[in-house]
Amino acid sequence: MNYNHKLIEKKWQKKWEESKIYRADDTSSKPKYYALVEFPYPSGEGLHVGHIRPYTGLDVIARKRRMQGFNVLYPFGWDAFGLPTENYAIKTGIHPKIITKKNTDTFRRQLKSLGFSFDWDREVNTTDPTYYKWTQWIFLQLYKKGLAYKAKMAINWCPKDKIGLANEEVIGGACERCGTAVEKKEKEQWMLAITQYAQRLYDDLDSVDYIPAAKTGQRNWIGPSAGALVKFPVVGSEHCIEVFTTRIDTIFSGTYVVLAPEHPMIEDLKGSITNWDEVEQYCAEVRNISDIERTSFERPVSGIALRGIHVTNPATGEEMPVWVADFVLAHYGTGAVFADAHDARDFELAKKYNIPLKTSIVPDDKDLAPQVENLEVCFEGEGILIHSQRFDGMTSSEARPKIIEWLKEKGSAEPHTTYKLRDWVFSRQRYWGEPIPMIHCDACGWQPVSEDDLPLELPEVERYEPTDTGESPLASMTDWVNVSCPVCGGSAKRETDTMPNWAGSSWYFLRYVDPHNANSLADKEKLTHWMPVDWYNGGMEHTTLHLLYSRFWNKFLYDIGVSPVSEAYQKRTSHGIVLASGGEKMSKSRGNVVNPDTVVDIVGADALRIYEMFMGPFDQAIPWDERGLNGAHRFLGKVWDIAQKGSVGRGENESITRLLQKTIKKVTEDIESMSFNTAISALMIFTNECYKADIVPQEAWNSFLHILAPFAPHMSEELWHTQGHTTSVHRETWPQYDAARLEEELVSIVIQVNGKMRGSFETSRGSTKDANIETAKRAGHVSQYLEGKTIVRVVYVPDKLINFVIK
RNA sequence: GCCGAGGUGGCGAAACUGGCAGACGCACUAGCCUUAGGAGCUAGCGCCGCAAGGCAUGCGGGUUCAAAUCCCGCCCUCGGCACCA
Repeated sequence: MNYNHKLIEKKWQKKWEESKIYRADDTSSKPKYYALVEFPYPSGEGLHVGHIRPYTGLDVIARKRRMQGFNVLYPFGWDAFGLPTENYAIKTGIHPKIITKKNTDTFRRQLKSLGFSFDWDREVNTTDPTYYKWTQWIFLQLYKKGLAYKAKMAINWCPKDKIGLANEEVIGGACERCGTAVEKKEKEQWMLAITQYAQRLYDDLDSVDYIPAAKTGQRNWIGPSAGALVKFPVVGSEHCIEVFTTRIDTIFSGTYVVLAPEHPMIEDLKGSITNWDEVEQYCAEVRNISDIERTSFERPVSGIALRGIHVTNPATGEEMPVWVADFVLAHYGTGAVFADAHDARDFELAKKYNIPLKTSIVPDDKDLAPQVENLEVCFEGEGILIHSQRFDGMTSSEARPKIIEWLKEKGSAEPHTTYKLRDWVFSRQRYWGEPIPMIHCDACGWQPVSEDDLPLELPEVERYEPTDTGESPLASMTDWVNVSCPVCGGSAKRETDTMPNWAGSSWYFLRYVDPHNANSLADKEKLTHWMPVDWYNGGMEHTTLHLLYSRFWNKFLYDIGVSPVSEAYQKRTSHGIVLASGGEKMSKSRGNVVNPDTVVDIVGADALRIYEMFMGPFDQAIPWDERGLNGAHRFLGKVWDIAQKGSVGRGENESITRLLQKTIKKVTEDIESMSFNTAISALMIFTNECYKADIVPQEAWNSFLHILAPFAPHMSEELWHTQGHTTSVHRETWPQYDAARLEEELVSIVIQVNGKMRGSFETSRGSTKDANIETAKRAGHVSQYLEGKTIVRVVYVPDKLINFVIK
């Protein structure tokens, strides 16, 4: 093989770039196709071989679509705000802008050396003020529609470093930097009311084509549960404790109410609580435990009574005590539950503290029912109602709507759906993010920055650390912070928190459509032309947050007439990550990251692309194997050698032509299901046959170069031109296969005896059953197995299999 | 803990609606060849066995003429869990 990948790959990359053959055309009359990969965070380590897998996968699809006659948009950009750059800036004092520029330059150079068919004219960068102008603009629209609001939320706080920490920076409950135990600190934060879109985000999943894991991921994350809100009046007070329940059928056994330690009612009732000191201490202790720990079943339940407080059960009219317990979460439902013998934790808590219990549901199981009634076991399932007045004898599901209706008439309950999904905490006390364009005036409250003043640019600061008070470094920029109120003109202050990294990535797919537009986020006509994204591929780790956030923003933009579609992504797939050779994660700290530059240098971009696609199923995590690259390299070498041998174009070859049909079919279909590994396997089989053959028909070879082109764009382009062509192979039409030529005339029939394979024979397709059974009985060793036995039954599958069942 | 994905040779894997387990590739072995190269060619390659044959798809049951594939129970690995991106 004398294929000089260095020379040839560079040559074509230059030609493709000059002729802009991968440019997406906004005005084309061809059908459009929008293929999207998740834009990367340009980390300081540069591109690694794991990035390349998804980009190559969708590059193959984008290239195939172009050959199938589509006008393809396959863009790229940078999600460049974020913690690592900021932390690096804190350490070195170098401005994040400079670090980002350096990192994106490296990434871009590396990506270009791999021959991806991105339209580089549409590159976007979330940290570019001309980009984040629109991120801020979207925030203002959300604010105007009442979907952005301030609320007190707990942040992780390191009391020694005096800074707020991301969850990632908290290792085992301690600060990553200094090891000090992390505390929770209440802070006013901007929130986005994604829960208002919960039902639509849930329902509209029916209209899109996502891999099942992504759909269930989203559904579970949104987590709707239908139930009722029930009011429990506090005895001797105006207050009512509102409880959310999905099990209203158990209301008659409710014997106490449990509040989350954060529940505001506790403070409201302070005056009537006789054991306040104990209560306060318990609540304080719980606040520093994570939700996961609090709700863990392995953890013993704990709680404390609010002495002096009673509420009335609206169904029974009985008075009930009120407790506080850590397993009740403030942000789920109403932060309060009514407790009974039909919930394991309620049951456990009651047993532990001798709170009275009652049953109202018995299982349809004669042995179990008495144990449940005697409170020996906790029964959480559905069953038959008892001790429930007029609802006795009904099943749980029958009773639920009837009880809600009955309580509703009394003004004590109403149907309600609640969600696991919580509103989105949108503030970060950090420098390297989009400034939140809001101004606070003591007289007028929060006021939005005028849209004419966008972008509100990040000012230069000297230090990038958050301040001692936990505010972002912007807080020390008094010139920037102190402004006049846009309403009254009085003195006011800017919001100094910035947006989370998720902001910029929640709408970038819209900006690619019209990346240089200075007057709007993107031109409506262009958006209508390109949206929705036809195929979006990304990591499974983004299934819940990024995917949901961006769907939410798009839906909101749809509602205000900006986005033309209510669902951003028509199809969503996922890739598996590339692991290091040992099977562990690739990471800088482990020192096992493979840099694609070395690989491209030694075997070339095409071989790397082929290997990445061949290494295993696209959606599965695969360990990197240096030696596997040799196989890809060798395969391409063989392709090259065939072209040099002189066998191409020397005449006809029926078996090669027939194999080509099979190969085209396999590759065409496998690309669609992202079975790139088996597509390449088919290309290898075809190559091996051509290598052995004395004659490879010209037409077959041309078609082969076409279906190889998406995987190995450089070599196929070079070989295409060696055949005398002057236009790009990537502008050729994707070959069709001839279905009539696929079916082989001869079929191999498998002979089984009692289900075990004992032989086989060849016969013509569609041959008759009786003759085949006779042939099978005599074939090879089969007769031995049948000798002296009785054939009880013969299973016959035409053109495939004969199974003799013997005794 | 909850949710999701997965478990097949020495390794990565393949196997369409249940129908020849291991395609394709890596590694390895033997031989050949050579402008000694991250070369190439030919053959072999699940395990046990000289063979006949037997055993094999995480483990234990089941359904079926036939199970990697369907059903029940269990074990293990990986990903996510809301301020990493």
